[in-house]
Amino acid sequence: MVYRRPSFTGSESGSESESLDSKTGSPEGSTRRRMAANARERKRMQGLNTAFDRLRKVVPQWGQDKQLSKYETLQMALSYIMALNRILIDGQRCNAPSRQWLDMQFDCVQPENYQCFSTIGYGSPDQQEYMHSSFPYQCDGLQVPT
DNA sequence: TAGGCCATCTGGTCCT
DNA sequence: AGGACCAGATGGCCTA
Repeated sequence: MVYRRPSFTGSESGSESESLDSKTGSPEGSTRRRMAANARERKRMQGLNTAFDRLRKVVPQWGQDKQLSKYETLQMALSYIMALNRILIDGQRCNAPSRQWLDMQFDCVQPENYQCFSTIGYGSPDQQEYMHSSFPYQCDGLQVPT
């Protein structure tokens, strides 16, 4: 989604709150630096959004029709990581020798295996319940393994 | 139409 | 000093 705010184009922004340049005293210098800062900020946010897109690609999705919001992407990534971590820990605890067992566990958390939930309403109680039962991550309980 | 989500601008703060 | 990062404000788009 490439949205461009019509009232603020890149070349005209900054002129609204024009102030004098601290060094030269010219409004042009101030405006130029503000515009440069705006451009950098746009670029930075684009980089951030690119990172979000890459994260969405590797995280379980509810369906193809609607992508996760940024907040939901972060929450899902967090829960997904915890689920994978749990699989590894369980595998070690059970001293599982079988490669098959590990493969089976990973199959369960592959994104494509969540497509069956695409019919569930987005953000519905069902979806939320599923979220918590499958990825019962709680922010308060986060412990970073050392 | 209200609410959620988002892009953009902006000023402040921190860092190099 | 200039750039990176952040948070608040603003306003557009979309959906229920």
